[in-house]
Amino acid sequence: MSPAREDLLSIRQMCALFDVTPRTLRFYEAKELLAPLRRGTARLYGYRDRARLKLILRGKRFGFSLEDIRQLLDMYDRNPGQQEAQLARTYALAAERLAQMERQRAELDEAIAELKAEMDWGATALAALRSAAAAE
Amino acid sequence: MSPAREDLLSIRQMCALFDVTPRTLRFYEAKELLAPLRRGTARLYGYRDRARLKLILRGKRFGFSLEDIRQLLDMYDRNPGQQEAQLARTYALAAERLAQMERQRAELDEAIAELKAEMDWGATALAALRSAAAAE
DNA sequence: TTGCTCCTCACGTCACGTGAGGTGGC
DNA sequence: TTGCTCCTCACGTCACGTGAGGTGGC
Repeated sequence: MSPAREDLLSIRQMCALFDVTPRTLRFYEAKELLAPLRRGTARLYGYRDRARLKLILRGKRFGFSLEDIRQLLDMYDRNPGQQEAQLARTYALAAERLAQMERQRAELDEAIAELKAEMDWGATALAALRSAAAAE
Repeated sequence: MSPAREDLLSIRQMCALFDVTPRTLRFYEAKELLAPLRRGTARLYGYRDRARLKLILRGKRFGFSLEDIRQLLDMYDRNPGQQEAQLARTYALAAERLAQMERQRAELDEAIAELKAEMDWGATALAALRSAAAAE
């Protein structure tokens, strides 16, 4: 059910396809990440918009800010030469992000272990309170 | 170097002790999570404030919102009886949070794997571009 | 008098959510 | 005419950051 390359999608269709809200698509447009066509005032999203949105959502999963994403997209967009320099720059940014994500995972792992320990403690305390109440 | 129980700390001392900014402490106060004494207009943080802040920062690591934390703190604060019911309630909230944190970790793991795969791809492409350039 | 630390507004940030109020084409 | 979908403001949210401008005690 994915649209053909030349299809133009309404905002609702885009939302269904990418699981986002209309507000999100308008927001990305205001931030100059998307630039759909217009029929009157209504937005029409083409192949290019779909490709960009796919990249935007990928970037977000990696934890890039919308501003970072905009700059990356613009870089590839504006000068179609310089493949090597662009790729190297992207790679460096990705490496930074990866390091941050791994730090974040370490923190999350610690927090999970800590919370589990607290919960074990709480379960024990709760059992003690309950058996004390039952013994009355 | 931890303060004695009866010590009263200035806002700067609190910041150093807990690694937070003055803005953060004032913000928590505005949200009714802390209630330091005043000497004139200056804030003085006592043992109770330090204990609460410790719990607040713990709660944040677990991903609770400040509003959630405020409610938990108030619950334990306002009715010193009902230990069992309070503990059970806290346990249930913790279990919910734990589940969310584990979902979050799964997403993070996936994103990390995805980004690594992209980077491998990029490294290969970059090497190809460079050897092509060298061959000219 | 000069610094230092403290204070209170109050606007800015990030990525949207959420109405309010209005238009266009079937 | 009635719905439906679309639109544009514009304020709200969350957890603070960041000046601006001013006070108090050593």
